[in-house]
Amino acid sequence: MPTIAADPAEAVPAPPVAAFSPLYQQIKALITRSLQGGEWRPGELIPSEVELAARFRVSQGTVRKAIEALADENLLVRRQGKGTYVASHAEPTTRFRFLRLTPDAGEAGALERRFVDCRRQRAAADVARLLALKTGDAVVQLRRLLSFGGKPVVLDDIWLPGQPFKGLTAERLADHDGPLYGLFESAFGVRMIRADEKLRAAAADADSAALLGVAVGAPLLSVERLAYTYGEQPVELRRGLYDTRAHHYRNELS
Amino acid sequence: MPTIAADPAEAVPAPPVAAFSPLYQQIKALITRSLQGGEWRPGELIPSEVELAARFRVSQGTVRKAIEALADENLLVRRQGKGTYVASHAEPTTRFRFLRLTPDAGEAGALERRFVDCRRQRAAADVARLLALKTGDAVVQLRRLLSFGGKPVVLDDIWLPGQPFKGLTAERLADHDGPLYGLFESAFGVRMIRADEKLRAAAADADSAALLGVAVGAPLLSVERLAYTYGEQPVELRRGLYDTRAHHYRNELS
DNA sequence: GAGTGGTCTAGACCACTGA
DNA sequence: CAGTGGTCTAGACCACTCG
Repeated sequence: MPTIAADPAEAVPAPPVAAFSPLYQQIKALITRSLQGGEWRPGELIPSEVELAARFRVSQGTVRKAIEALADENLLVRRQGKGTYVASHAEPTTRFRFLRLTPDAGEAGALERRFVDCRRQRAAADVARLLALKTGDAVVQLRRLLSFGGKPVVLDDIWLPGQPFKGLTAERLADHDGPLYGLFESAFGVRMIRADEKLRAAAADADSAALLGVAVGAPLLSVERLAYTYGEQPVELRRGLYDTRAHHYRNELS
Repeated sequence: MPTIAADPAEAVPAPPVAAFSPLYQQIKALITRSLQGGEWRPGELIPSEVELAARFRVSQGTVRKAIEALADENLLVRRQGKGTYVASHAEPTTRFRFLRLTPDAGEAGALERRFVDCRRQRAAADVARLLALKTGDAVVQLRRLLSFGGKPVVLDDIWLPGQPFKGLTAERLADHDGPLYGLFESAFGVRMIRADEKLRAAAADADSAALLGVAVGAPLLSVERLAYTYGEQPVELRRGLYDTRAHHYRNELS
């Protein structure tokens, strides 16, 4: 049993059993909190290294290491001579970070997004579990067709938690141009940080076959994505069917 | 027109148009060369930071930055208190770095590798192009079946350039235990650094269906992998068919 | 030219490993 | 305990951007 010191001033400090955390990781956590709290918004410039060093009372090198870690995780973007920016899904450079489908040959034709459906409903058990909700909680479901150069290639079913995406409607989607994640961050303050995907081969059912213009039973690439925002919180479930006759899913192993 | 100095000693030094290369990147290149040349072999300990700093006449911090970059690329592994090791595909921790197939539920059953075929032949045009060879050059072709818990799940066709893999035979493969890339690095001095994969959905043909125990026409995940060694040199082409009825290909987007 | 991030150094101290 | 990598600091200088 631990001894209790009579005088609080003499209390034995808690031994650092496994509680060692480097300064730069603490700074990293503080910066992340400011990002999450909206102190600096996507696309904006954050304070310079020297300013942050003064603010946190640490050396510039420590701030630098924290920022470098966040840049590695694609939360920040550093630009020499200019400053450090909050990453945004609206930027042209980051736009295809999450879309891994590429034409087998040549340039990608113009990308077109068509929303087939948008409805609010109650979460089924599997959807709720993945989104860390309770069965029956409100969710928004979207169905979307992605076309390259006029040809439909991807059919996505998307589920979003009802709460942060309260005002999401078909009009809102139709008005918006550009990547969905850009809309999510600008209109709903939800920033997608990372995602896990599970890929399988599947046979097209009648519905998917009609929308994608393939034969019933044709092989399709099935992609289930769970996307996370800050703090490993899941905020989007996506089930996609890809027509891979003229496109492929590219991946780099390292 | 540039002026030519009469005295060579007075020659104007070439302006650093775009030729700036940080010291730590030069050190990184030197370390890479030693790795490539076999000065330190996979699994071995490389010299300490202070030793390398003395050897290259730079500060420890510069060496550290070079090593950190190489560790990020999975060429080196740092272990506090012990030292820095050359990464190896034989290590249990790195063994599944390139195999992204995971069972949908539960633990992966025992992995079993069975080689169906191993032959030397002349490269077809497409294989030659991908491996940076000439059509008709010698290649080794392997056909391999991967089973989890006794059930066949992956059928791989593998092409290797004839040159570095001269002594590769069916016996050699049968004798070896563990990942193929472990054999490649220990027996042939070829270390796989990274790989590009292209994923598609395909229908099983008679051959594949029989080997994988699925129906003809069943959807399979098709994975074409091109693996590279040092200097972005392609050294393996792999065409795999995955049965994804009880397994999936996992990927993380970030 | 002023301000930004990028590189390089030198030195101190900390955490971890193994003899 | 000595040796390793890991953290933190302070300061100098370089490369890039923009007004």
